[in-house]
Amino acid sequence: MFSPELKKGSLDLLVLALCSEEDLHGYGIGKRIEERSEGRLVFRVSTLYPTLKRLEEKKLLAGRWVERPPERRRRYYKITARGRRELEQQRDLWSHYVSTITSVLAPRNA
Amino acid sequence: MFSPELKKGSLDLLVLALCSEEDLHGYGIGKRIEERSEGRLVFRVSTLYPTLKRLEEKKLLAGRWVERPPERRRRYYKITARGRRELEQQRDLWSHYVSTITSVLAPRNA
DNA sequence: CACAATATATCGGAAGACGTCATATCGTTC
DNA sequence: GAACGATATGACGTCTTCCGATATATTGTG
Repeated sequence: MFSPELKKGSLDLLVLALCSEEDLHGYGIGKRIEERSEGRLVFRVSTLYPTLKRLEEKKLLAGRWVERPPERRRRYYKITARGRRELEQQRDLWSHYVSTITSVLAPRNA
Repeated sequence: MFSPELKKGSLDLLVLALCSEEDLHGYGIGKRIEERSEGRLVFRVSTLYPTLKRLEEKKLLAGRWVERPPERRRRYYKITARGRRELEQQRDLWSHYVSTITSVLAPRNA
C-alpha cells in the first residue's frame, strides 16, 4: 500500500510503541501492525527480524526465548528503560516531522 | 534535524507541491523547503539534483534552462499535467499514511 | 584576496525495506 | 496422506534514497 521509502524510519517507533504495551514476538508484532492499520500497513518478516535484532543490540528491547514444545520457539521482546526514553523521543520527532511536512505543503502564510 | 531515514519518500511530494505553486530551480527549491520549515527540514543538493532529474525523466516535471549572463545558468522546473495528478495522489497517500501510523500508535480501541 | 552565498552536478557509502529461499510445526482440506 | 495455509524464525542479495565529499562557476562582502 505505501512505498518502501515512505515506510522507512517509522518501524522503530511502531515496534517500540507496541512493545511498551506488552511483550510481543516478531511474528506477532507484524500481525499487530497489520491489524491496527486495518491491513494498510504491512512489514515483511525480512524487515521485522533484522529490525528487532538491531533494537535489541541498541538495548532498546530485551529479548528472551520462550520454548513451548512441541511448538516452534518464540522470541519475546520487552521494552527497556532506555527503550522507553527513545520511544518518547521518537514520538515527539514523528509529530514534529508531520507538522513540518504539513507546513511546507501548506504554509501558514504571511 | 530529522534522520535521513525518516525523510525518505517525502521529497517527491514536497518538490511537486512547490513546483505546482510556481516555477522553481533546484537551489531555490532547497531554500523554499528550508524557509517554510523554519530550518527544521533541509535536503542537501546531492539529494535535490538527482531527484529533479528523476522527476523530469518520469515526466512529472518539465525543466528549462534560463540563461542570464553573466550569471550562472539556472534550470527552472514546471509541473506537468501528469505531475499534478501524481501530486494529488501523493498528497492523499501522505495523509493516509500519517493517519495509519497514528492509529497503530494509539488505536481507537475496543 | 579570502570567504560566503548562489547555482549545478557527480561519486561512493550508509541504511532500511523487500523478495526469495530455508527450516519447522500445526490444523484443515482434498 | 499429500497439499496447503497459518504460525514462527532467519539469512542473503537487491533496490532506493539520503548524504558527505568533491568539482566547477559567478557575485558580493570584508
